[in-house]
Amino acid sequence: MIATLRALAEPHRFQIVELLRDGPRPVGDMVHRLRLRQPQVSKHLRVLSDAGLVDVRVDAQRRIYALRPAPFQELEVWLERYRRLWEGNFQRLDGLLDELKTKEKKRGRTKR
Amino acid sequence: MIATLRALAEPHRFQIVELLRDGPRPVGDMVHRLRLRQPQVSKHLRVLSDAGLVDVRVDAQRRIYALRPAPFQELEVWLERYRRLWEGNFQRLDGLLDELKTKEKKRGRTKR
DNA sequence: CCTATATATTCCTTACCATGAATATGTCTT
DNA sequence: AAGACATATTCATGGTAAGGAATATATAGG
Repeated sequence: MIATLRALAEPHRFQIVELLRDGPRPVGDMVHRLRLRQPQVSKHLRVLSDAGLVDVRVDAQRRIYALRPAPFQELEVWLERYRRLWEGNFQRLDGLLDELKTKEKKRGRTKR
Repeated sequence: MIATLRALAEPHRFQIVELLRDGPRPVGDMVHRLRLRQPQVSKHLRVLSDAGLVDVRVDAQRRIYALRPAPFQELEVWLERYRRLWEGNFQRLDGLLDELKTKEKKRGRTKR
């Protein structure tokens, strides 16, 4: 999860991922679509690959990169646990409970 | 989006966010739950706040931090566009099309 | 008002990482 | 086999950001 986030958090890598969302592409294609230098693109792809975000398929001299679904699925699963933040006022309620308990403890400690 | 990802990509901040998922908490609470030093927690909270991930509510000497739903919603919306990666073989098909078109162009250029 | 408590900020140092330039590797074409 | 093309890797460098220690700020409570 952290690895996925780290990889995505870099603007150029994010752009690369966005490009790949529309389908697999060879490196050169990304190079001139993104106006980056080839070595940097290769290096970013390396990072993305190490993070498991992309897959390579060799096609003669070219390498065709494609997104791997898994990390995105994991991200979505993780995010689901945060849905209740905006579905219902769960958090607010929990916060009140938390606050009350703290005050309780304090009252106990200081023998008020 | 990038700002959100950057903020989440740091392990300690990620932990803080995970903690806050269960509801708002004062700084001190996180300090000893995460076994971090208070200044570092405050600094991470500053980053999270600047990124719009958290909100503060002042309660006497304490600051109660809570997650803001918006960035998480945005993340989810962004992620939705990647669903087709694992729903159906869209990507594979697109990739083939892309590859074919490139070969076509090449054949055209070299007059073979 | 004075002290304790809770949190924020500053300053310094260190480690990491993105970039650029140069070069290496590998594959196609003739 | 040689040159052209596509991609990867290495090395050096600058910037950024996380951590530690010390200190500042603000509030409660006697």
